[in-house]
Amino acid sequence: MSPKNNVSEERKSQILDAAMETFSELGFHKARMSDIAETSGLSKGSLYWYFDSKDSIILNLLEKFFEPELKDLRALITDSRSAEDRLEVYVDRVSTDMVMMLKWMPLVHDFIALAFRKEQVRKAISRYYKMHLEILLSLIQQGLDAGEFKADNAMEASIAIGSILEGTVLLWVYDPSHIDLKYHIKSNINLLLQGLRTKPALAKQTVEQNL
Amino acid sequence: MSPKNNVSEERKSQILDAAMETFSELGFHKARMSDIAETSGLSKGSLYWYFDSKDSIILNLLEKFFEPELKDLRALITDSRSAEDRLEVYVDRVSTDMVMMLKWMPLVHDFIALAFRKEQVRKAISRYYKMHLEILLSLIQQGLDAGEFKADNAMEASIAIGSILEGTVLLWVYDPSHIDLKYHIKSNINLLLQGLRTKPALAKQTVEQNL
DNA sequence: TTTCATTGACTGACTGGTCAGTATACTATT
DNA sequence: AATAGTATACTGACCAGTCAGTCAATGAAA
Repeated sequence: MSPKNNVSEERKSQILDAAMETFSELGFHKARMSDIAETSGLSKGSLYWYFDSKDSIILNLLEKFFEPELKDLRALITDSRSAEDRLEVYVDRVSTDMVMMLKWMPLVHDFIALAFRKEQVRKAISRYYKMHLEILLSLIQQGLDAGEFKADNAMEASIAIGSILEGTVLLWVYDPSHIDLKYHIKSNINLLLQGLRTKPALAKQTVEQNL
Repeated sequence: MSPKNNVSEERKSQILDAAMETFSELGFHKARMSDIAETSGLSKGSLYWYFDSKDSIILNLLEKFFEPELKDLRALITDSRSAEDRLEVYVDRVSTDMVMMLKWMPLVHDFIALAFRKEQVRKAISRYYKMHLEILLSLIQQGLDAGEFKADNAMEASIAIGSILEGTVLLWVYDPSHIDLKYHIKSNINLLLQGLRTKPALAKQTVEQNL
């Protein structure tokens, strides 16, 4: 019923795809609008037909990156398997996703650097991280309730797993040739899970309640 | 013996300090040479008397950040206390350093983002990371030899600890109000150490040798 | 008066964004 | 079926602002 074959959505994603490629290669600053135009197969003017500004393209990309549904992952919360099995599935899926995203890591870290200076960017990343943490927390809590895990504090255990996932990627950035992302995430998490299966030792030095 | 009261070194660090401040606040691109000049109390021309270019200032800052001696930390390798005690000292010192560096995190992440596009930057960060990993590896290996730790593989345990240290900082970036860096590094590491004190469980699914 | 140190006005390359103009598809009128 | 009208889609030359880097002039020390 649309007046004409609506090409608008197609063009927008055509431009965003080109922007993703160009920004990832050159960074937000070095990448010129004309570079994006060339990569997209359109003209510079067309970019401005569909987007207000370079910033607007960056912000649209931000959403594309940090606003996925996570529906599949969230389904794990009500899955009937043991918490440990589900945690394993979670970690597997997330690390698989990360491996697929490796190509875009330069772009991801441009966003992280931007997060310090643009509240909007920090918010988007933060929201994404919190969704993950929420899922993790559910799984851990269920494991605690079922007696599978023995941590003192589900939130802290979730943060530990989140830290490992994020940190392993950073180590890969520092030294890609020595870190195999999927392998090391698995081994890192296994080491942590060993701790979670054990009774918590008394901390040598109690640390005051936080948060 | 220098021609005149040598003000050169003082000026250089004066400029680098101003650059650190300015870059951290505005980012490498938005920060103009005139901003750095103003912050340093010198003129733009003076910046060029002591440094060739903006890039040169950035590269000099890179060294300042990622080429500290680590002598104190390295001394832990030959310290006489138990490996676990020394590991605790290591983690304490590193997390204290990180807390002091919190102010410069925007700059650090600008460098990380740059690392993808400037080999020189990646090398510097990578070198720094490897020095840390080397110290960690020694401590863990000594702990394994002494029977304090029970991991399968010292390198993997070191990587796990490195991941936690880096990852916790990232979670702080994402959500500063919910992460207390020192506290959560401690709790994350404690969780991992619990695992290291335990006999490694057989992995459900063996993962082929890597590295 | 020679050398070191400093200044800030100036230059020119660069690029985000604009806009006058063109093309294409569809509709309305004759 | 021919013509005019209209909205959408697209182009690239151009403009205006920005900023890294330069340099002629100047001060200060020896």
